[in-house]
Amino acid sequence: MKALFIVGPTACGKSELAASCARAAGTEIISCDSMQIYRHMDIGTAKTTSADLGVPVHMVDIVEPDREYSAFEYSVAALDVANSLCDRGKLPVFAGGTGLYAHSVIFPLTFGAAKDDAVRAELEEELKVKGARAMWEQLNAADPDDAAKIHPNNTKRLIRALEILRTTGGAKPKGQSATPRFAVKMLFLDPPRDALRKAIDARVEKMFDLGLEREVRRLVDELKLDFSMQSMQAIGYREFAPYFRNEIGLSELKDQIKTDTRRYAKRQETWFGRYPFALKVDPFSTDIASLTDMALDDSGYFFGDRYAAETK
RNA sequence: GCCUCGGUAGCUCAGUCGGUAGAGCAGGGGACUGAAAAUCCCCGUGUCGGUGGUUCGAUUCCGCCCCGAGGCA
Repeated sequence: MKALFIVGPTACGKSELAASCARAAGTEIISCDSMQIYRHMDIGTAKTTSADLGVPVHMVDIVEPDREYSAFEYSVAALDVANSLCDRGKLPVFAGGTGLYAHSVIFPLTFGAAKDDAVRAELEEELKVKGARAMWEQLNAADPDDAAKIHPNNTKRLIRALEILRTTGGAKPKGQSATPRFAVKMLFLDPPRDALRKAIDARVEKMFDLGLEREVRRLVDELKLDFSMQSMQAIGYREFAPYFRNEIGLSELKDQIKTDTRRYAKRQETWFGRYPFALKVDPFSTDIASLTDMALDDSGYFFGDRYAAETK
């Protein structure tokens, strides 16, 4: 089995390229995006659906925005889709910017115990009382290897690690993730910083023109979503909280969204830059037909053993 | 015209009882295994508005000038 990945920062043209590839190869797209999975969040997530692209797009609009979703759930469902495509003799084309989601599909991760809200709440309470340092010491006593990888200030990770510890009674499983589960070809769309910045600014302006404010208002007023929810932490949504409270104006709101998007794009670049098999291309100076040819070309696939050898 | 308060990092500002200065934000780099558009880590030399003076030494004190905000005429 083999699969194609089209990754990169927001606003770099992943969807368009994926659609072009899917059309040319007669296949379907599997989205790798942690926010486009939510229904009713279309404008702010720059969602592209089957109808927009003219090819089937999977893993989009799959849950209601009041639900929490996880990378684990994603990897199971996305892999399922990929397998069924392969069974029909089609090349799975993954496209998206959520690094962990793509990673969880490529590598067989061992996520550890399922989330436990009760334990998590308990740990959060404990964190408030005892402080991060004490919580870290707790982890360090039980699993020094894991503790060494988590900064004491990173309370989110800290709580997850302790959550696994408490629910399973044992240390976090040491996952092996060096070998991809199938042959993978990854096109990393990596535009120059200043060009990407312009594209991001333009995209945000366009979102407002399309009615982003109306969309967010509806999520809050009609769907009763709270800004503390996972879905509402999305860039382009969470920034509305101070705006609705009249603490900032429209231009400040837009600037904040642009800034947050830029910082996110940087993190995405860092994430995808880790893969030695990623093929970097500048999507802004290459036409889509050439990019499509490049993507669909049979070369550039990395197999497990080869990847393992190169990362040594 | 006079008086007062400001002028310090890209932005907002702190500070130096005279020994050439530091926070937040922005920006740059990095990490990432059931929250990942989340979360976290590392990176701070800038004619301290200009110019004279006092001083061993001025961004800091004094004079003048320029710019901004307010007040009085």
